[in-house]
Amino acid sequence: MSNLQPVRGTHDLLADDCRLHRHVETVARDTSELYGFDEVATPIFEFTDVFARTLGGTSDIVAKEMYTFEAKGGESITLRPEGTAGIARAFISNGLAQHVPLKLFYHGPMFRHERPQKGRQRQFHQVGVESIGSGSPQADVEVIALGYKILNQLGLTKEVKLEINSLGDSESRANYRNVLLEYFTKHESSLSADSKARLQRNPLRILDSKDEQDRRIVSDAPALSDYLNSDSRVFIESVERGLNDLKLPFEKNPNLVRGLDYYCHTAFEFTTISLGAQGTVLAGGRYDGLIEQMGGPSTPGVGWAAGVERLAMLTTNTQNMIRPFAVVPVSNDLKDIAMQVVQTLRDAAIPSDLAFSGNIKRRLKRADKLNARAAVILGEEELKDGNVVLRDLDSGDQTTIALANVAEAIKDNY
RNA sequence: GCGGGUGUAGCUCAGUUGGUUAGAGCGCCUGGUUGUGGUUCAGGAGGUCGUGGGUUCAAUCCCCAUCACUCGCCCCA
Repeated sequence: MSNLQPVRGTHDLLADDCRLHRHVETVARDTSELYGFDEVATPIFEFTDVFARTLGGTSDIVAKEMYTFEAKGGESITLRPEGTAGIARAFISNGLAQHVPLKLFYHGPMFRHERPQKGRQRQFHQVGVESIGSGSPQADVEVIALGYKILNQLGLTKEVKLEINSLGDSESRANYRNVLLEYFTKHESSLSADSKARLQRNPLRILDSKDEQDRRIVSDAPALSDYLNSDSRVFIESVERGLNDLKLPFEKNPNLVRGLDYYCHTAFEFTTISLGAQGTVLAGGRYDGLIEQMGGPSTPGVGWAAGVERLAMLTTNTQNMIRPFAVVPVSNDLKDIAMQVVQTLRDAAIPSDLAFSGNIKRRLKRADKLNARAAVILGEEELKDGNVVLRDLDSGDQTTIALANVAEAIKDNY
């Protein structure tokens, strides 16, 4: 049981993975700032209502995937399964309607009790952005452009494609839902078992079924685009025009739907074929009704979230590790002065390291393993004259320099 | 939640048609005479063969269960 294994669906991020994750996060954060998005952080858990009321009771997330528990005070608490609901709650709690429009970036762990698979864990990490307070299609375009830029910075432009669709406003969607329900009900007997279940909960979901028989039925189904009212149509057309103006390629996918109830109008997904069934890498859409639904002032919004693990798996250009400088005392008698030398280097902001044991051979070997750029070798003879040896570990060249000038010499030469 | 695959040293894997001290490569540690790395040579540490039950004189190998990973479905980032 507690076999010193990590809990199912959780993982330790060791040095290499951690560096890669940090890289993904850093790129996402820096790029978001470039677009004027400020970083915020909301709690990792919220009252269960925050998620239950907003995500939609029909979504699997609410129905069976939330980590919900009763806190000591008796309140029902849930580990956040996604980021948008918490941000919306914070928007209301802090009276941020005063500061609209707001552009926010966030990152952090999310929790979903799903069956683990590659690219799907129970604790996973997301980066995301929310553009709150603007109902303009330009906000949608900006947010998508930002997503593109981040993927581009990560070197994934060739890896992914963008699909978009319009879910319409609530009126269009309700209309369409009825038509669709009628159509699928006529064909109910031919639908897959999964889709029969979806018929009651969320008929839109049948549109992106992978079942072949379902797909045949879907191909003749009424299209959402034919049921958009004029407002909805104008909106999605402006978004498409905006993307074209920025030369951001996309495909229209009339069957693209979103799992969470709060989405309307624009829905978009960046997907890859390299991750098997978990191909969605960055996805989002517009959620004009969300904040009002939570009890706040009617406020439009649009945003997306991206899976850090999935992005990290696609990102091959490993970050260069910083190359430290190794301080190597020739004998153990010099270990104290060696400690002082590393401290001097660190005071000068030079990344440096000192092995605590071993003869010179061992210590150089260790320096090599650290991928050190050069070694500062401390020997009795040189020290008598106040000198040390600086050895370039790539070329093997050695020079003798004054101990007092080590930091400067390193800064000048490397 | 449903169906399939896998599980032997830190890593990648071999192996035993059930038999008493379980192997390789890489990695790790130590040493090759006292001041020099990434090569080489020698030596060494490390495994309750995922875990728990069962069958058997005997199980890492057979059976059952369980856990984890993995592929597809579902869901979604």
